[in-house]
Amino acid sequence: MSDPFEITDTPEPATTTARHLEGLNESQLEAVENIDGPVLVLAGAGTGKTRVLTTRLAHILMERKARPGEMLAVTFTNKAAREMQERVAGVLGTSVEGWWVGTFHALCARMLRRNAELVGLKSNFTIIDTDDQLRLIKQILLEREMDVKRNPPRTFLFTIQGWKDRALEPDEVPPGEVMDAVGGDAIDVYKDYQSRLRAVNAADFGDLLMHAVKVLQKNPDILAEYQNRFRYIMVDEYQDTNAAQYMWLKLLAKTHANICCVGDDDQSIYSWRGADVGNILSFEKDFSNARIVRLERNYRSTPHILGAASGLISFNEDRLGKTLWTDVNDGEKVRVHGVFDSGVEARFVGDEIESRHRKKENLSSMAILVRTSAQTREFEERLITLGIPYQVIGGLRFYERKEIRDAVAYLRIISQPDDDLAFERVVNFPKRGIGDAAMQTLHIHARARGIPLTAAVDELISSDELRPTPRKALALLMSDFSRWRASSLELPPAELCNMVINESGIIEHWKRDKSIEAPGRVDNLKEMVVGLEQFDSLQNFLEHVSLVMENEENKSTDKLSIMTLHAAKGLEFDTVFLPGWEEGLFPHQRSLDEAGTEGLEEERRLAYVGITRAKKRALVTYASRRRLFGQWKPALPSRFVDELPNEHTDRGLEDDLEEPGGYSEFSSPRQRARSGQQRESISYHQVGTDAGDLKIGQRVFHQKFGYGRISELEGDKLEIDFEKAGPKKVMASFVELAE
DNA sequence: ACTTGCTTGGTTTTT
DNA sequence: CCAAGCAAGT
Repeated sequence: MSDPFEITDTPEPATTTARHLEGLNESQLEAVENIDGPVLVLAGAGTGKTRVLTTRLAHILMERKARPGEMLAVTFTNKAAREMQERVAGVLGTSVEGWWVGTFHALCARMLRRNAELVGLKSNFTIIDTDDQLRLIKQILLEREMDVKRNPPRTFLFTIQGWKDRALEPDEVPPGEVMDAVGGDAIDVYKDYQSRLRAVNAADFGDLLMHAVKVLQKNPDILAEYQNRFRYIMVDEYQDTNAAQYMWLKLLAKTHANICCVGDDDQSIYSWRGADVGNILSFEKDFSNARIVRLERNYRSTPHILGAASGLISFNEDRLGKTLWTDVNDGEKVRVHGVFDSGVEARFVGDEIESRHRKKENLSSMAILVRTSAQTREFEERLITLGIPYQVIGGLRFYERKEIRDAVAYLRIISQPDDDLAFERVVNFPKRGIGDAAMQTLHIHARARGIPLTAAVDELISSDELRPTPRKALALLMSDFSRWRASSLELPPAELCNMVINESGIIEHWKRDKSIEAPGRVDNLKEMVVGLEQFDSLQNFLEHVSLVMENEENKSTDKLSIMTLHAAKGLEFDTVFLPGWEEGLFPHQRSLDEAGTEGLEEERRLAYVGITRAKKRALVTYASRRRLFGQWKPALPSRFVDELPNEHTDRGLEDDLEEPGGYSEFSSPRQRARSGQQRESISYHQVGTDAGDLKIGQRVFHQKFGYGRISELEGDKLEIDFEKAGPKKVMASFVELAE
């Protein structure tokens, strides 16, 4: 990573004057050209927000108002950051390496590494994730002999996170809040938590922001340096910023006040995570005579989609108000369709997708957007049966997988021996006979001496406080670590990692494991080694893993996407399916219970985000009963269904929702006409299977997974290689013979 | 030290 | 209904 204070030369201006401004509409131009003074851009969905931001950045450079190192462009997600980097690089034809373009967290981390000692950390501090956070808090609760049952670590984490989102250190928490939080215990846990983090030289995500703010607040010289440096500041997805991020921005923008924030209050859907839409309103107060620019011309959707979305969102009281328009004509109305239950819904949507696909519409241009991730399952099962390739976006990310986290933990200790959390994770993985008893001894010693666990091991290894088995195992492990640490200075990170996963026994462990997912885990580890090749230092890789790493989906094959509405923000599809529009599910009951009208309005914004993802068509469905925790519950259509304006919706004929039993998918003539394929599967599952007929190689049919052959047979448990769904373990009673 | 059966509770999720 | 996390068994 190049030195952040190194200022790259300004690229030459484009030969044609203002070529980068071509094709911008009037409001976009206003947002791009007014670079001096505070600007708030209210950018509706699909109005070219990213284009404005990147063009503005390019414009500042071309006008020679600032050099690259004097600009700060902040986004919320890595995806947005990457997009901005790529597009700026594209417009200017230069690399943006080393520029201050990135996520809040990445940029704060970058600042913090330069001044870590000011907040009690070393510059090579580890960035920990939620998993580590929870384990740390749990340890603290146990140490304090608190009831982990009554008040789970999550509760404390949530409270602490809330304070960090507002950049409140333990001694800054307002007295009024101290007692409220878990009976006054939270503040003590917070104190312990912060000192434990410092002891293991680690920061959590909230710390990156909070510490960065504190460094600026408490060190006028550093603050002045940054304030002078950043002549122009740009912020994306401004509606999602939390208090700490806003403080950081305000501090940095103080001197030049050339700050441009782009956001859409109607798309604020992360308040439950500390985001504060109020920051949009505060902007005008904190930056006097701020220019407000509205981007309302939509380039994405048809008038009916915009009309439906606008009508819906107009039910929100608390908004700044924008009216999206387009000069595109016609298009399809938003379809609204009621079905009997979630199973029928899945079939209905599945059939729709299949028929669109048959008409040559790419699967990748369609998406199913659900409110809760639990809803994805029924659709997955249906798509597997239909043989439609799909991907669920936002499941486990690569680095969240167990095997990857284990390997990364090894690398963390190599890079930073004080990292107790990583040490605990790997000390007995793979199994080497170090159990609770040994760890207890280590903890006691480490705490008494105020040293990290690895240091405690060093001290105890020659004493007789440890039993022989763990003592030998620890000695071996420690010698491994010092050997790897020595290698880390010479070998490239990829080779080091390869060495570690082999010599530690991780690879062997998974090779020996007979479970279905084990081979995949070995593959993932190998993939990780390959991925490591692009890093020149272990440090850089670890930073990447904690801050930037995302799942790279193979885009090569044409796949349908299933994801939550939250995950869909910022994306667009020709066809969008919006299932589960029922009271209680969407709007979600919990939002209503916990946040009342505000909760409802946020849910409505979520619905707005959902509809505005569609370029050409949207299909809303609701079911009259849905399974909740295993039980069928009756459901009413969501109020959002009623709020969609009639002139933009096509409500079709409602199916006979009252019909009992599982056959209602054939209840309407429309459906009956197109159902050909399912009639078969209905007759199939009426047939019982005689266990005597089951043998290896037998071809069978399964309701969820389709056809496959039995590869293993154990009592009434079968392992079946499904043609579409791959190998799965299923009960014999769920399959029918097929031939 | 590791494996088995039971209780419990179960939005949204990025960094 | 189903997965995860914990207490008691070998």
